Amino acid sequence: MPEPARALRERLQPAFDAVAAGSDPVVRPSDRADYQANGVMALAKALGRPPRELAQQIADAADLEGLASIEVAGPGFLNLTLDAAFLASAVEAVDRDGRLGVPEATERHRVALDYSSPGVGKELHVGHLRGTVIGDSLGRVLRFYGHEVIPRNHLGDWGTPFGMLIEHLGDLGVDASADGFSVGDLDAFYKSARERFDADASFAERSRQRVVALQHGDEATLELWRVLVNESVRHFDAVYRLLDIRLQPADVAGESSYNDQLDSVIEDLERAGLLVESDGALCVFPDGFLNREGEPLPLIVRKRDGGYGYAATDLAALRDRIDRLSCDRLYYVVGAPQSQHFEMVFRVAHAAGWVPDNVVVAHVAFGSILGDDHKMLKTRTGESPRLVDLLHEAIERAGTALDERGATYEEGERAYLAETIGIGAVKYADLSTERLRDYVFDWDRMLSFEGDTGPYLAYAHARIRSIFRRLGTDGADPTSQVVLAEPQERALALELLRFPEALDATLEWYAPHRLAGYLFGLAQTFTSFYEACPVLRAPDDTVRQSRLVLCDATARTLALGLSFLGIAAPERM
RNA sequence: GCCUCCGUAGCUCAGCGGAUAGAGCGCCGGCCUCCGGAGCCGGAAGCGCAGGUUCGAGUCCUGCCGGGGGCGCCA
Repeated sequence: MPEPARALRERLQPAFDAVAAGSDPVVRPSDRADYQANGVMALAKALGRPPRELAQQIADAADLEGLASIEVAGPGFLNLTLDAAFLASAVEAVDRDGRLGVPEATERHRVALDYSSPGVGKELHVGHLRGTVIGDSLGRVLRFYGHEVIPRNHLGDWGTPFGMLIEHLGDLGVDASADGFSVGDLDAFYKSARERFDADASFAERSRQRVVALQHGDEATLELWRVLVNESVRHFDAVYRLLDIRLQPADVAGESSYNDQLDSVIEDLERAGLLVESDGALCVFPDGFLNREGEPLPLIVRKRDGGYGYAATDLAALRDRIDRLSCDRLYYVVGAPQSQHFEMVFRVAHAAGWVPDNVVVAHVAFGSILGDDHKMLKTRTGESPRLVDLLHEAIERAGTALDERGATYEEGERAYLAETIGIGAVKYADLSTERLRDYVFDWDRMLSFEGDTGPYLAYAHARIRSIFRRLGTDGADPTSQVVLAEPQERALALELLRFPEALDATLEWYAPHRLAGYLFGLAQTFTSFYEACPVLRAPDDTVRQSRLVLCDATARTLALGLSFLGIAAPERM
C-alpha cells in the first residue's frame, strides 16, 4: 500500500545503509517539502563528515524513481517532494481499498484492554467518561489492525462498602425494592445506605458483619450481592449503549472474579521471596518507592485482618490475563492519579516473574475533566455529575444547535441527529485532547459547528456526501483516474495518504487525539480544496471524476476515522 | 517532605530532538452573486524562570516558581 512515509523510508534506507548500516533516515512530515529526512546530520556528526556533503552523497545514491524528488537543504536536511503521478495513483488505490490504505498489523497481539471499570452500587459519573471513551476508541483501532481485543471491565464489586449496601438492600427487601431500586436510582440507594451507616451504630455493626459473611461465601448474602451487581451492570450497559461504547456485560471481569486466585498470588509472591510481613500485613516493597517518612512504601497484598485489598486483585488480574487469557499486551486505561499504584503492581509482577519478555504492560493514564473554574467538574451540590445527565444535556443542546441552523428534518431524524451529534460532541471534545492533560469542559465550544469539534467533522462529512446525493450515486467511479493539477488537489491527496500515519501514531502512544487532530486537518484541507476546485462544475469530465475520487476518499476517511473515535457520521444533517 | 503530571497567542488546545512553534475561538483587513456559509485568503499576538546536554531543545537533564494529583491496610 502506498504510504508515503513508509515508501520514502524504505527507498532511502539503502543509501543510508551504504554509509552506515542500520542508520535511520528519520523521515518526517515537513512544511518545506512533503517530507524531510533528518537522519543525515546525526550520521555526519558520528562519522565526522560535513553534513551537507554527506547529504548530497545520500541524495545522489538514493533511488526514488517514480516516488519523489530529493534535494539537500539547510544544514543537511533532505527535502522530499512526492511525484504527482505517485500521489495520484496512490489516491486511486486508497479509494479502491476498503481499508483506505491502512495495512493490517504484521504482528498480531492479543490485548487485554482494561477500561471504564466503574464501581458497583454507584452510577457512572463524569469521572468515568474519559477512561470509557479512550479505552473504547483504542479498542476499535486495535481491532481494525487485526489485533484480538479482550475488553476487561474491572468492576469494583467487592470490598467493605458492600457490607452496608447489602445490609440496606436486605432491610428494604429485594422484592419490595424491585421497583424503587432500579437503574437510575443507584446513587440515591448508595446515599441512603451511607447515611444509615453514619447515623446508626447498629446498622454499621451489621454492615461489618455482612462484609465478613460476604467474604465467607454466605449464600443469602451472595444472593443480595448479585442483585446489586446485576442491577448495576444493567445501568452501566444502558449508559454504554447511549454512549455507543462497545463494552458488553460479557466483558465484565470484576474484582470478585479473582477471589479464588488470591491465595495463589500470595503463594507466588512467597515463592519469589518478595513477601514481607509488616504490622501484620503481607506486603511487597518494590524498589524505589518511599512513603512520607522516606521509608520503603509497601504494596499491601493482604491486610492485617486477613482480607485482600485491591493490590491483590490487580495482581491476580494481571497474572490471569497473561497466564489464562494468553494476552501479550495489557493496557490499563485508568486515571493518572493511580499511576503510582500501577507502577508498583507492574514492578511486583515483573519481580515475581509473571511477565515474559514479549509481553507489554502499560498504564494508559489520563487527566481530569475540569469545570470553567478550572477545578474538577462538579455540580452545584459539589458532586461529580452523573454521566447520564451530562449525556442527556448534550443531546438536548445538540438539538437546540440543530434548530438554530434552520434546517428542517424528517420525522425522527432530528432526534437521531441530536443524539449522534450531542454524544459525538462530548466524545470528540474528550478524545481530541492529549490524554494526560486535564481539559476544560465547555458546552458552547464542543457543540459549535465551527472549529475543532465533533459537529464540525460530522458536518464536513455530510456536506461531501451531499455531493454524491446530488449526483444520484453513492460514491466515485472506482475506475476514475486521479489528476492533480491544482495545489489544493495535491494537498488533499497528500493529506489523505497520511491516514495510516495518524493511526500508527494513535496506537504507538495510545493517543486517540492523534487521530482526532488528523481528521480535523483533513477536513480543513478538504475545505480549501472545495473552495478552490469546483467538483460538479469542473471544467471537464476527467477533472470532475478525479475530484469525485478525492471527495469520496475524504468522506470515507472521515467516516472511518470518526468511527474509530466511536462517533457516527450521518449522511445528512 | 518525597514522587508524579501539567505550565505554549487574550481564551481553549496541537506540536513523534530538527529549519521560520501551529490550529480553533476572539480581534483586524481583504475575497466570494458559492456544488448546503463547516466560508476562503491574509494579519497582529506566545514556549513560566535559570542553567546544562546536543551540530540542533517547546521537546532531554538539573534547579527554581506556579497549579493538579498521589504517598500503609479505600478503590
